[in-house]
Amino acid sequence: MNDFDLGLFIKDHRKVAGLTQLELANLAGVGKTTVFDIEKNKETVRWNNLLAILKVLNIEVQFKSPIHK
Amino acid sequence: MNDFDLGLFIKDHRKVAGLTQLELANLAGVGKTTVFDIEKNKETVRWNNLLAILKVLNIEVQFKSPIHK
DNA sequence: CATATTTTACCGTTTTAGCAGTAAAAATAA
DNA sequence: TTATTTTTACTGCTAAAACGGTAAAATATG
Repeated sequence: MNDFDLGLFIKDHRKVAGLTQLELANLAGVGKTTVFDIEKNKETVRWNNLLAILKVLNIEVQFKSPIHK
Repeated sequence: MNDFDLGLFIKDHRKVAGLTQLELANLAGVGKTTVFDIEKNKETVRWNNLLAILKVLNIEVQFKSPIHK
C-alpha cells in the first residue's frame, strides 16, 4: 500500500521553503520542467535530478528492508 | 555525511535473493546494464528503473525531513 | 587444476529525458 | 475588479540513458 505522494511531499517542502518551481530548479541545477514533472509524480526522471531537488529541500532518503542491514 | 552505499546495499540484497544481475534485470523489467550501473552507484539512471529493482528486492524507500513526519 | 558462471567493460543503435522557449490557465496580490 | 506571479502545458532539439551484443576479467564450482 504505497499511497505516499512524493510529488506532493516535495511540493509542500518547496512551499515551506518559500520557493517557486523555477527557483527550486535553479538551486538544484535542473530545468523547470524537471521540477514540474517530479511534483507530478513522473517517475521517468533521473535519479540524480531527484536527489538534487531533495538535497535543496533538506529531505533525506532512507532505504529499508526486512533484512535490516 | 552520505556514506550510505546504495549500490552495495542493492547488490547485497540481490545476493541474498540468489539472483544474478541478469535475473534481477529481467524480473525488474530493465536491461542488465541498468542493474550493473545502479550497483556501481551511477546516479544518472531513471527513478522508475531504480524503483523497479528496489521492488523486486523488497526494499522500501522512505523520505524524511525536519518538518512533517 | 579446469571450466562453468558471473561480473565487468565497451560498443553501436534506439529511445527519451532534459532543456529553453512560449503561451495559456490558475493562483495570488494590489 | 485588475495586475502580477506562478503553475501548467506543449513544442522541437539535443545530449545521453537504456538497451542488447559481445568479450574479457573475475569469481565460483567440480
